[in-house]
Parts: sequence; structure tokens; C-alpha cells
Amino acid sequence: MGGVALWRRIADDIRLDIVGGKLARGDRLAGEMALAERFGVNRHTVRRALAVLEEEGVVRSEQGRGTFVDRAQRLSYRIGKRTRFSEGLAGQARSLERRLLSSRIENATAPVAKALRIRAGAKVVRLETLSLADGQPLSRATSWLDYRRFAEFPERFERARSVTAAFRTFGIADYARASTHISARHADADETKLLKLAPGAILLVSEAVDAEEDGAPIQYGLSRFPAERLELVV
Amino acid sequence: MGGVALWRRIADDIRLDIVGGKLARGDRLAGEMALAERFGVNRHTVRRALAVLEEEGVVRSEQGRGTFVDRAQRLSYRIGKRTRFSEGLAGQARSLERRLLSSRIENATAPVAKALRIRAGAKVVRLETLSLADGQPLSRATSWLDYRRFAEFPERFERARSVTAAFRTFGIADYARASTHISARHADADETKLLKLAPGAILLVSEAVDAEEDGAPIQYGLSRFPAERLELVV
DNA sequence: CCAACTTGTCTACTTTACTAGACAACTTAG
DNA sequence: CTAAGTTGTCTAGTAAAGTAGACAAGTTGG
Repeated sequence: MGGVALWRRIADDIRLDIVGGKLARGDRLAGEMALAERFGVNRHTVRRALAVLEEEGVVRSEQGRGTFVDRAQRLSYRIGKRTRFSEGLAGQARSLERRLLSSRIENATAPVAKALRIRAGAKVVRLETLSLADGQPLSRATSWLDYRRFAEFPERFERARSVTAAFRTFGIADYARASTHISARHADADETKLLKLAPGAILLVSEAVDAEEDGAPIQYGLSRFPAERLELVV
Repeated sequence: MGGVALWRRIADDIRLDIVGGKLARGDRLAGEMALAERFGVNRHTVRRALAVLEEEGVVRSEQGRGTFVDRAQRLSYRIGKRTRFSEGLAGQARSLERRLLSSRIENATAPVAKALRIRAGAKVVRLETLSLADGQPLSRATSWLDYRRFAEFPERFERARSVTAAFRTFGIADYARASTHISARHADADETKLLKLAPGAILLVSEAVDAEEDGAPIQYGLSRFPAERLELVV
């Protein structure tokens, strides 16, 4: 009952203890029997949860010794007036990359049109991107821009390999976050695959509008972050 | 496979269409057969998803006619420099209430001590609260305050029925949000019950520190919001 | 070496999730 | 009134999740 399997809830719970700092790297987890008692389930159910965490690289089990914390970090992505992908994660990863998956021209749906302050149905450029930190997927984002002004954005983004730099080629020296809406939901099949998650993982969803200094919106974006890999800091 | 039941993912998906604005109140959903085809599952699995949504009051089914959107809103909780419970939801609900479930004195754990800038193990006041909008649970929060200064906070909060007003009785005219960390996870058994959720629902978790104008921290809080009922607006 | 504890693996069973199909009950358009 | 399309309810079967217990295999401390 509930629609979320026990082993997944237990895995989530233990992962939370680890990324939340209750357990540090190298610490030994409670034994499988003790965990089974703590969660009120059979030892086999605990073992399945631990198997998932081992698959993720969060813990490592050693026969006869116990199960140990292997990777304990969760990144913090800073969002605020000036939100920039690379700055928001500065110092937390060695390599940061934002990859363009695809782009196309389409007609603005109602929410896109409203955010960009254009009429519904007007042409917009849509970009699908994937961000990685140290090779691990960190976010899956979709962005929309007004076609009249940013028709060549995909090419320039691909060359500059940065949103900020691409905007600069359009004469936009600086821009700021106009609004950010945050929600959460389960990952769908596509996101699960691209972000290399276990199916059923939770995503933090950020719906944001970036605007020029005079308030004119230039970009509307929908970013999905795996909740188990990072938190958002306001 | 994945640990999240199909019917739950389908329910989440349909709910997202509704709170996301694709379907408005009174709109008719696609038929059960069509939905089954869309999600690639049996009609019974769709029916189970719809039963959950009907239980939540999101849709309403009528034999022979179809299934209709009953409640389409999702509240927006505004967070920023000056974050106040009642102001953050102003105009979105008729009645707002914050109920004190319990309070007790305990010793500060490491994260609590760090946030309040006191030594670990020092005495702190811990409050458990439940917030409701129009009678529906909106958040479950735990707050910690320095005992030396706020020993009587629970009593004063209970009388004032407001955090801001209770702080005022301690001579704190104004305070501001120092930091907010946002993550997401599944609800546990307790939260499921108190927030009246279906087990396995997703919570947005906000970890925040409030401070006086001079930067001295006065409150550390951990709030859990049902992701299906509201979004956070930065 | 041994006792106590750990994780690893196997079998057997029960409950829940999901599929499949049939038909009843109801509504609507023609 | 009727035909087509809707939701409601039933039975039956398969696959996955979870329980239960036993024992092997490894580690550690005395």
C-alpha cells in the first residue's frame, strides 16, 4: 500500500542519513538485522535497499565486516538574483559541463508565452540540455527563448559552451533571475535514463525566468535536479 | 521495477497536468481506455490512479459521463528575505492556521548548534508545528531556538498564535531569512498521517535559519511541504 | 582456535501489483 | 428508442514485493 516499495523508502531513508551528515564517509552502518528491526521489516528487504545504495556508490558492503559509507556528498546549487550554472556550483566539483542535447523551433504554449511576454503561438527556440559535474549528470533542463531575437542562440551556445557567454554575443552584458518556482515530482522514464537514476527517483523542479536589467524577459527554463544528488540554496 | 508503483506514477502524471494548468477545473479527462493506451498499461491500473486522485479531491468520476477535474489549484508559498507564514500565502486561502503539536527542551545536535551558533549539547527549545490552509494540512515543521533566550517561546507562541508575534514579545521587532536549503524526499509514516497524504507522497523540505537584523540567528527550522499541494516561490 | 558477529545465498511461502476479459449500469447524441 | 461511448464491478491469472527461516562464508577479539 502507498505505491512506493518499502525497500525504496528504506534506501531513501538511509541515503538521507548519509547525505544529511549523520553518517560520514567510512562510517559503518548498523547491521542488517538492526536495520530490519529499526524499519520493522524483514532482513531481505533491508538487503535490497542496501543493494540499491551500493549500486549508486553510496555504500559498500564487506562480508563479515559490515556495510560502510562510500560517498557522502550532496552538492548545493545556489540560486538567487544572479543565478549562473557554473557559479552556483563553484568549488564543489572539479569539472562542470553543460551539454546541448537538441534544439528546435516551435510555437509558444501559454505558459512559455506568458513568461517571455510574447503572444501564444509565436515562434520560440527550445533547447534541451544536460548538465554534468565530474561526469555525473546533475540536471536536465529545457529552455525557451524568443525566436525573433535569439534565433541563432543554439549555435552560439554550442560554440561558447555557456549560457552567459552566448547571451553576451547578443549584446546582453548582464541578466538577473526574475522568478523561480520550485516543486518536486518523480522522474519519468526519459529523465531516469538521461540522469542515470534508479526509476522512481525524486526530482526537484525549478521553473525560472531570466530577465535583462530593464526587466525584459529573455529566457524561460524548466530544470530538473535529482534530489538525491543536490539541494537548492536560496 | 523501480520501487514506485505504476498507478502512483500515473496519478502523479495526471495530477501534474492538472496543477500545471493543462487541464482546468471542470475539464473532462481522457477516457480510461485512452489513458491506459497513453501510459501503456491496463485500464485497471489507470482506474487505481484515478481512485487515488478522487480520494484527494483532485478529480471526480461520473458513471457514463467521464472523469472531471474537481480541484485544480496548487498554492504558492513565497520565500525570500522576509519570509512569514501568513504573508507567504496571503490571498490564496481563506483561513490560515499554525498549530503547536508539542514542544520540549533538548540538547542541540551538531547541525542545530551550528545554525544557532551555540555549542553542541547546549539546551534548546524544540517545537513541532502543523500548518493548515482552509483546514487542509500544508506543512509540518520542526523549529529549534536557544533555550537561554527563548525558554518561554512555546507558551508565548501558543498565546499569540504567530511566530512573528511571539518573537515580538521577546523584543524582536523584525527578523530576516539568513539561509534556505531546499531538498525533496518521500514522506515517512508520521508525516503521511499528519499531513493526510497517501503514503509515498513527495515532500519539499526547507531547512532555514532566521536571524535578527544584526545577523544573530534566532530560529532554525525544518519544514516539510507536500509537493502536490504547493510550490515554493523564491 | 573459537565464539560471536557480520554479510551472502538459497528455498518456500504470502501478499500486493498488474494484466486480461467480460458484462452491468449509466449518459449522450442522433 | 437506440447505438456508441462512458464508468463500475466481477473473476482469474501472472509477476513482483515482502516475509520467514536456514545455513554458508567471512571477520574480529579474546
